[in-house]
Amino acid sequence: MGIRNQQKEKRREEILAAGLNLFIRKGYASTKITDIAQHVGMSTGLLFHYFESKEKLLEELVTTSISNTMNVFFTDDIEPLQFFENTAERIFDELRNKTLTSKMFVLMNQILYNEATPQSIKAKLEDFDAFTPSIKLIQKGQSAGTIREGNPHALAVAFWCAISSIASEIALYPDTPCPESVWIIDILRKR
Amino acid sequence: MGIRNQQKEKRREEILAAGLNLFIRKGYASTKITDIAQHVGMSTGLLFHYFESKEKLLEELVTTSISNTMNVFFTDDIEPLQFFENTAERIFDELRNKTLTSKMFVLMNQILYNEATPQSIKAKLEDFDAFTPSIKLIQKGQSAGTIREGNPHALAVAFWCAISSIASEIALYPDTPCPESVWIIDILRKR
DNA sequence: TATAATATTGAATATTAGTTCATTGAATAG
DNA sequence: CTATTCAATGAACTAATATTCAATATTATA
Repeated sequence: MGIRNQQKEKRREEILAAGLNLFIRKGYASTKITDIAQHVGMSTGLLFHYFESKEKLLEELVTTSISNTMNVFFTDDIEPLQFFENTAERIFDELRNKTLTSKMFVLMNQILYNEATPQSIKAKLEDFDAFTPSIKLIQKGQSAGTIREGNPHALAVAFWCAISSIASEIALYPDTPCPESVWIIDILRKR
Repeated sequence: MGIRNQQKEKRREEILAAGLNLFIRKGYASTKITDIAQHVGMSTGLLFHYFESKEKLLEELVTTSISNTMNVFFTDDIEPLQFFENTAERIFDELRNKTLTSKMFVLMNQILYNEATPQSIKAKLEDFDAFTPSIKLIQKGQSAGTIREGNPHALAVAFWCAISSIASEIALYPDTPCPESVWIIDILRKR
């Protein structure tokens, strides 16, 4: 790759970063392409030299960036409650270290919870559905006696809603003190 | 009040209801005034006979409707953990009964977490700040030994993020099974 | 019924913001 | 050194959408 392509790649990442920051703070619809260009320090027109549209920019954030940061691995060979402990701890670690992950949570939630975002983009997030596999794991943990009784779907909702909303809070207000993962795990843990 | 004023009031409420539903599903910015009018079954122009602007419509949702639904009472004369139990249970009750409350949670969060919403509107929500009084209560509960140790601010964040994100989930997907309030209380409860 | 007030419409207007493009300047390859 | 390609600009274009308004229909009241 020539020096020019490196430059181009770097510039693209700057745009992606600025876009992500504005999207999560103002929402996709309220973020002006002019805003993004200004934050990167380029003219509006130039932005279209790098991304063919505002929507494509969002799409790349979703496809590339989310796949890089949002890998929650579901495996069969681990005790269910232990899995949720590990997952929560790993996510909270990233929140404390202020990696991209927390910002990605905000973006994901914005997309998933907004009917206005094009179906094509939502579809890209299907791979990251945490509910379905969580429900099965919760049932397993209930049988094993480590996870409390109750509707497994509702338990999954409680757990993941808590996790993702805390992630959003930290992403948007980095000074907020980060809760401990063990507190959240107690939503699931059987006494 | 004459029959015409009653009609007018009723019409306004229809618009408010349609606006609320669309705002929480598509977000304020992506909701077109035409959409709202169409949902109510009136022409676009007529909507401006009832509300002088899209922003004023939002403002009224915030001022009038939220004050009617979002009353969390903080009092000194109750055991802290008990207060959180009561509050959570009351909120979850309303979620199960699908009152307006859950929708208001979504709207409040959208406003509070979105830099693009005008300061004038955000200011209207200051009265509903739950964090500040919660932190004090949590400290009290920690002294009394009913609430677990840890940063009180972080505990308040964990509790309220969980509550409000679950409320959002239920509001947007009414078929989602509602978690139990006792699960969420275990975020705070000392073992 | 007549008159005034209000409700309603839909087309016209204004504004905002996404996108295009002709042009200029800089870098690179031959 | 020169030609070609790419980076960059900002003004022009366009589409979308909030808002206005003149005209019309409906309703209330005297």
